Amino acid sequence: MLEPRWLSAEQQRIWRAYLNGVARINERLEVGLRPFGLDLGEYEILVHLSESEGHALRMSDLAESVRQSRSRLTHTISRMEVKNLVQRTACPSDRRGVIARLTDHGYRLLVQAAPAHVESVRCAFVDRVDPDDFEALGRAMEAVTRVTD
Amino acid sequence: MLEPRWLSAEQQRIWRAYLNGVARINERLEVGLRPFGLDLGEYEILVHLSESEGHALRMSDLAESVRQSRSRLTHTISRMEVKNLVQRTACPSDRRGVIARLTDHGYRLLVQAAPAHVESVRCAFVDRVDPDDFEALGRAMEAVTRVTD
DNA sequence: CCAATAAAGTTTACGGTTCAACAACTTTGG
DNA sequence: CCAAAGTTGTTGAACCGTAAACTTTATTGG
Repeated sequence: MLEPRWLSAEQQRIWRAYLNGVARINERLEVGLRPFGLDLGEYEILVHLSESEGHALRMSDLAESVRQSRSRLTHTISRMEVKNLVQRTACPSDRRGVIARLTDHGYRLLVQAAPAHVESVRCAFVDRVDPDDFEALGRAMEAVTRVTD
Repeated sequence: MLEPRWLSAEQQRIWRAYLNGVARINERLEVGLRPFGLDLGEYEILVHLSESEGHALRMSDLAESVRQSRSRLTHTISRMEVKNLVQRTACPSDRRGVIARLTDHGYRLLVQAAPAHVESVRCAFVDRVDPDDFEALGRAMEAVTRVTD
């Protein structure tokens, strides 16, 4: 068994600041979306659909782009279908596939919620942080996401 | 209604990198703790108890330090009590209070899990990021957490 | 001193997420 | 061409978190 490589005091401080910060940001964004009857997961689904051709995506592509499991997406989309935000269609090219499409109502809700949400993002995060630090954070997170598995 | 202050393309890129990065980090940490039968929430409870006098804390203090609602903490601690990681005692100075204390078994599990967890934190996050960017990220997250409500 | 208010913790019900199993279809390679 | 393996999406059950109501005890201010 190798000797554990502990974090330095400084690294630990930053790690804990990260945990606290992420929690705070999330909390504020959820609160900001509540008046629209949405949570962050649903909001992201609306965004990714709205940015796709025909406001539609295959379930598995959508699942990947919003980082939800296929199962979770199935449940979430079912609920959103009940709320008439989204509609399911068979995929023409692959008979296993299902396509989720934004309804007009879903699109209008997104258009309505987006300004408030962006304001939340600014006010909880972007506007609080020094621009240089914000850019560094971006580089850091890109490094985290970069595939090196 | 004020004109919405949209994010610049650059800000949006960073914001999305942040969302992806946080998700990845979380995922990897959860996977790393699974072999010990713990999730991140339980792990943090163990850590905060282990750093307190007598390996014990009042429920409400613990709730605040791990950023869980009192209700959630009640549920989590109940489960951990069943697993014999933690024990509940009445608070001597305030009869409303309840004190959660680490059991020997809970402490030993933490000691056992900690090296693997720290390794996860390094390998999912710290070691992937340029040290200057990591420090900047710390400043950013401290700014996010700073009370300015 | 006491009534009103606040704080601590739990409980319950509900809703969302996870996990494993499954059905339907597609791809692969022998 | 076809059997085996892989993908896609769903299902149902178990599990976990949330929110509101509630109990018990402290605190406050009139």
